[in-house]
Amino acid sequence: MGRKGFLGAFEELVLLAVIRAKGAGYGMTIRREIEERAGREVAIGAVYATLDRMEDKGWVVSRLGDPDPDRRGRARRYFEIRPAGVQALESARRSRDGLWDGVDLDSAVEGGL
Amino acid sequence: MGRKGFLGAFEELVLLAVIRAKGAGYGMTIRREIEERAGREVAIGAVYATLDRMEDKGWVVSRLGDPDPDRRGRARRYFEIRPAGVQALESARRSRDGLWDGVDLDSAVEGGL
DNA sequence: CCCCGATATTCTACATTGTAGAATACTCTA
DNA sequence: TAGAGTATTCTACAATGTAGAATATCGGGG
Repeated sequence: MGRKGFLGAFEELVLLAVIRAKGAGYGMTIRREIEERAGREVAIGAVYATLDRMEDKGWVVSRLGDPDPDRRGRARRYFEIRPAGVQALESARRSRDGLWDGVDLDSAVEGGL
Repeated sequence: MGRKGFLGAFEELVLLAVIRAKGAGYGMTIRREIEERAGREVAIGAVYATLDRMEDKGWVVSRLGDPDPDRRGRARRYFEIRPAGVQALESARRSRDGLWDGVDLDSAVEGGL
């Protein structure tokens, strides 16, 4: 999407899930949070791809967690929001709100109720 | 994006501009509405491409206006929202709201104020 | 009648974002 | 050292977003 770097719809969901987790979120939990709150299934690959791209843009940062002795499996990569990510969210929301303002979906289709 | 057909960020803006115009909106005015309300520049090609794709999906319909004697130039193509378009908007908003719920951007970056 | 300015849409090409699932990595336990 | 469990990375492709040039129409003036 060109050079402007606007926030995409799915990027917004991922970013919000990262914020909600307050720094304790990693791929799997971020996916779960989106599935529960947005009520839709999410491919894990989609989450990581989006996270990687947003890290490239400076919207989030990740740090590798140290291996937890009490837990099996590969180390987690935790994600945290950055100021630029917050700005992207604010900007996207503002733009959208300007168009939603005053819109009533119930009467949107040919003046229908 | 895939087979699920979720609403994209720009699609949402265009759809809202179509609703706002109440059937009297066409390419140029839809573009202007987005620019004014969202506060960002929009390429006219982006508007038509999005409109065409949404018509394919059944979210909007277009009709060709009859040539107005008082006006120069090519005939306008007017756009109107359809029920499926309203549903797409509702669904996108619901999913997003579920993740926005309770989020405070001011304290999003490492507990900062 | 033809050209020009004014309007508006269509076309073409490409960049970015979204999706999906298989492949791979790491850790602990037996 | 094989297996189960947990998590990330990789690969490929589809859909959306962007940009601007090209084209179509109509009315007025010469």
